[in-house]
Amino acid sequence: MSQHHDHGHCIASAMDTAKKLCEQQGARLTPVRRRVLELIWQNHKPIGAYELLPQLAADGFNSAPPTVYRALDFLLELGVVHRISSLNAFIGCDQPGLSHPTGFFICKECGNATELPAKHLTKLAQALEAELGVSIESGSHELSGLCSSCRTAA
Amino acid sequence: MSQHHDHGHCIASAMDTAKKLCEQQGARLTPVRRRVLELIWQNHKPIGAYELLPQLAADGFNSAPPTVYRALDFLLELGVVHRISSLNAFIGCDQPGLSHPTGFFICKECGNATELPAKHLTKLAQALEAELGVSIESGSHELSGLCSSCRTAA
DNA sequence: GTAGAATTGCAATATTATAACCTAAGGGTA
DNA sequence: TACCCTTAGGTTATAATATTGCAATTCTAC
Repeated sequence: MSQHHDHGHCIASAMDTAKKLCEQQGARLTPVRRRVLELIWQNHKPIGAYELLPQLAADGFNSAPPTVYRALDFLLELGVVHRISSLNAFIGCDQPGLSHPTGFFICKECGNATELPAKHLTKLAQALEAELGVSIESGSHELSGLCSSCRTAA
Repeated sequence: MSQHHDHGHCIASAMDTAKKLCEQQGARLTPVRRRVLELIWQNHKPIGAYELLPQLAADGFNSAPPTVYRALDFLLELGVVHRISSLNAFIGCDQPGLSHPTGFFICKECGNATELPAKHLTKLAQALEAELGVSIESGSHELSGLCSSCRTAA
């Protein structure tokens, strides 16, 4: 994503997708779940569970670890959020609802994360399955370096 | 790696490489660092830092978290160990000394981890750099599924 | 042998995540 | 409406993973 985009659109789109997925699956997008998803989408940087707690508290929500972890688990399950395990952090998913291999590029300068195009990840998985004789069921790819903006700035 | 290989060779080879790298770099493979590396190589499964502590204690080493984390940091820096962040665990590196992108396939059945061939990872990185306009400096790829042995067993 | 750097010992604490148990809220059905 | 059942949330405690800070020791180069 670029530095200067209509981020309101990102949030609205994410909330809309989550709502639709919930309707399809008979799941409930409760206030605390909705708010956690909004907070995760406040920018394109991964955010830690414990960073969400005070923000939830400020909104009058209960703010104990299980509350935020339960909301995160729900959103992960729904596929609208991913976990970046190298950072112990969470980020909104660009293309939720599609079952696809996931990965992110995280700029070490600005901290923004970009979801990796699924087609490359799928291709890698196929090549590895052929070469190693394994069957891949899930995976996470976490890359870091400089994004194009930070590269030109440097 | 196969189920029945000469694992003594894996260990010996890993220790030998670590020793050589240390000599090259003027670093010291102290007893606790050596022992941690041996313990990591006791099999091909990722192992947690806190699992190493009692084993170090049994050998008469100091056994407090900083001891093992310092040894792990040293070995990570040296490139002979990798961290599997999705498991909060550590594993020995097959091809240490070469600076290359790293990734592992971990069998969800037997727990064994196989290092992914660098060439595929390099190719992916190049494709992503071209497509996203980023420069990738490091990355980790953590895949899971069934290894070939467990697939045929099932 | 001494100074400076690297390593280790040790105690405390930070950070991330989960368990267990109970209460409340939604949703269907007689 | 009254009832039942399932899901969600509140609360407390604790588990699991990792780091900080400082003192003591060991190593190495001079």
